[in-house]
Amino acid sequence: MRHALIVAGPTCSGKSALAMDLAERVGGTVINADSMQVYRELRIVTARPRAADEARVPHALYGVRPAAEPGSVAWWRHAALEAMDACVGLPILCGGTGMYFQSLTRGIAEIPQPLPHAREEARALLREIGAPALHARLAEVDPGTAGRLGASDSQRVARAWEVWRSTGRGLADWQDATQRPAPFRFSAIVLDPPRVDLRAAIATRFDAMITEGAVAEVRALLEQDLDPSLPAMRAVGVPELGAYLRREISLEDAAARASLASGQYIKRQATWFRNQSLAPPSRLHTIHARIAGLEQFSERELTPLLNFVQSEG
RNA sequence: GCCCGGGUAGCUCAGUUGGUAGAGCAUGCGACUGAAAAUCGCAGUGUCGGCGGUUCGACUCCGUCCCCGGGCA
Repeated sequence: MRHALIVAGPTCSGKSALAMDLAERVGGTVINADSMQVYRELRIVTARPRAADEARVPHALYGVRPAAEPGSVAWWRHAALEAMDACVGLPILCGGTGMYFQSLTRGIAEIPQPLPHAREEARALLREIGAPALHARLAEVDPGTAGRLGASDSQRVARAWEVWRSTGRGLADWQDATQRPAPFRFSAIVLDPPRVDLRAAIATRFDAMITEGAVAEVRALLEQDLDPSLPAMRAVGVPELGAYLRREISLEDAAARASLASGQYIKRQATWFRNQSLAPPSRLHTIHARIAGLEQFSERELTPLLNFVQSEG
């Protein structure tokens, strides 16, 4: 079985730099495991690797989807497996989306695509009657799934409804079917830096994004006049800079709000990676610091790290 | 200097005829199976500006001082 490396961590922890340096050092391809860096229109605001980075080391799955066409875990898993099979050298999955990694390491239920009208119905019902009422309706037809969901958990309730309406079978039922992990042996490096450090770095980086042209990037996206509920439209920075462009708030306020939103997001990421294991304990390496690149490691630290990456446990 | 208004949780504020306080946001912890940078659950916090007084009992009433707004001089 082939070996694959996961480099996971919260936003701004330095995982991209680490993954790139490792790929260069041991010979590998960096494969995106971030739900927002897949969108073509969002490069600056998602801190996606730039052209020079992609020229230095092979990258995959970055900026491959238009904002108008939302991705999903299932789509990503499929694309990631293809990239892992095709790539030269060690596949290095780098990102911050816990559920994406999980779809590889534990598998995912094989559920048919929801019918478009079922999805629309679910989301319309959410708007019209609200999550608790929709949850109550779900409980009548699919008590198994309803029992697992909080009545206020709007997104999951809507998902359960669309699956029920599309397939006539409950989501819980589908999920209970056997699921297969991806046919790889995974090792994982998890970055878990102190939260205060991350928050400071996030604020600094947002200012840098502005300097680099984030406002123009968001303006171009908004000019497409897309549905604001699309994932790309909700990436941190887009609603905030959108409000700035509409002259509702100042640029400083936009920066403050975006940094706050990122600060809340890194907490959820850290919770995921701390509690949902990506690899067996012997194949898991946690670093409690932000990473700028391999050059920051001393020889004493680097050797075991490279051994860890190159051994297949 | 005088007249108003205000000082209560990290922030914005609520606090009912006096019975030692509470919402939202923030924060912390957690969940997470096809929108996941999403969605949701749980939790804590206070010398109620200081000092004195009245009272069995004061965030609440009285006096005084301090600080912040606004107005008049």
